[in-house]
Amino acid sequence: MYALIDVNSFYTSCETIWRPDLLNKPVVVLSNNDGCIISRSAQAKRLGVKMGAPYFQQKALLEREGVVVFSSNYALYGDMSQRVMTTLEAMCPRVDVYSIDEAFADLSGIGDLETFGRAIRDTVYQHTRLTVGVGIAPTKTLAKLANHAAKTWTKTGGVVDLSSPLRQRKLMALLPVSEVWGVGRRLSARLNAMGIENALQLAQSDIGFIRKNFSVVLERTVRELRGESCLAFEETPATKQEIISSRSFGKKVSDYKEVREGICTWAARAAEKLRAERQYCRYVSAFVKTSPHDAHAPYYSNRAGITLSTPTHDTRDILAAAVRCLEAIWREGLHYQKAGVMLGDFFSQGVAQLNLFDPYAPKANSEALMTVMDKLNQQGKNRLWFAGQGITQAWGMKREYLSPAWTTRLSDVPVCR
DNA sequence: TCTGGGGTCCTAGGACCC
DNA sequence: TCTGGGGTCCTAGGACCC
Repeated sequence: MYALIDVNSFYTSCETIWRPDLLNKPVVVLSNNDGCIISRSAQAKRLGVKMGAPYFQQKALLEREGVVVFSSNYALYGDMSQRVMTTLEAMCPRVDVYSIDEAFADLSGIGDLETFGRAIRDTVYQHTRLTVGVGIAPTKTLAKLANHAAKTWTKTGGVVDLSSPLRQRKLMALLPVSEVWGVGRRLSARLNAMGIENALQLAQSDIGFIRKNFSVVLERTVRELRGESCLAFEETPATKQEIISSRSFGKKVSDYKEVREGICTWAARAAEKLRAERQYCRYVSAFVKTSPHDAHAPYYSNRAGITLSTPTHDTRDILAAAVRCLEAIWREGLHYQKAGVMLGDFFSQGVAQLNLFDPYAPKANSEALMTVMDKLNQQGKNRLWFAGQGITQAWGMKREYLSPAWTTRLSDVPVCR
C-alpha cells in the first residue's frame, strides 16, 4: 500500500508561516519575473483566482479583493521541503520524493493505515507548521486520486484510505477523467469524445482499445486505476537525463548582444548544475522563442544543438558551444521573449578514464567490460560514478549489448550518485 | 507592456546501411 | 540504374507532470 503525501498550497503556506498576520487571508505567489500565479492560498482559490494565469490579467481582481502577493523565494521553499521530507523519512520505511511538495511512502507492514495517515499529518504539522493531505491506495495513481479526495472533501480530515476496491470504484465514479494523474487537457477531450467521462469508465475501458488508440502511457494509467501497480517506487532519485536553464526576458528583446548575454548566463548556470550532478555532457543546445501571445508578429521558435567530441563540464566549452548554436538560429529583426540552454548526453567520470578501451566506441563488447570490472576489483577500486542510464550510457553503449552476466556483476558494485 | 521554469516519456519519421 | 525490405539510430514534437 502506498500513501501520497502532499503539502496544501505549498508556496503560499511557506510564506505565511513567517507572517501570522496573513493566516486565513487570501495570498498568492508569482513565478519568475512575476509572470504568472503559481500558488494560491485556500482563500485566494475561493475568490476565483486562477492557477497559472498571467499576473497582469488577474491584477485587478487581486487588488479589489486585497489579495497579498509574493514574488517567489525558491531558497525558502527548498528548505521547507527538506524539513517535510526528513520528517516523512523518519516515519516511513521507504519514501519516494516526487516533487518539491509531495512524496510517496511505502506503507507495507503498517497496521491501521488511516491512523498512520493522521499521525503523518500531525507530525509534519508539528515540525513545520505545514498542512499535508494523505491519500492511501494500492497504486500510485489511485493514491493520487485518494489525495485529491482528501483535499476536496474537508470532512475527510485530510486523510483518505482507498484500500478497499469498493471505495475505489465509488470515488472513481464521482471524478471526471481530467482529475486522473496522467490525463491532461488533450487526453480528456479525446476521451470525452469517446464517451469516457469519469475515472471509473476509464478504469473499465478495454486495454487493447486504449493501447491501439492512445499509448502505453495511458494503458499504464488504466492498469493502475484497476489496482495493478505499474509505476515503480523509486527511493533513490533517478539521475537526470538533461539539464535546462532558461528564462523569459520579462520584456521584448531584439538586440543580438542582449540575447547572447542571456545565453551566456544560462550556459554558465547549466554548467554549474552539471558539475553539481558530477556529470559531463556531450550535447549542448540553445533555443530562442518570440512571444506566442503576440498576434501582430509571426511566432518564431528554434533550437540548435552541437555534439562535442569530448564530454565536458567546463563552463568555457559549454558557453562557446551555446553561442555557436545561437548564431545558427538567430534571426535579425525579431522580438525575443525567451531563451535558454539545454545540456544532454551525459557521461560520468570513472572507469572510462582508465583507457582500457575506447570509452566512446558504440559497440564495445561486454567481454571488455568484464575485464575492466575484474581489474577494478583487483585494485580494490569498486567505486564508480554512473551516467544517466547507468553504466550503459557511460560507455556509450546500448543495454542490448550487455550480457546478463555482467549486469549481475554490476549489482555487486556500490553505486555513488 | 507584462504570459514560469523546470522535467519525463513516447512516437513518428527521416537518414542511412546492408 | 532500378527495386525493395529490414533494421538501427537520431531528432523533433507532442503530451504530461509539478
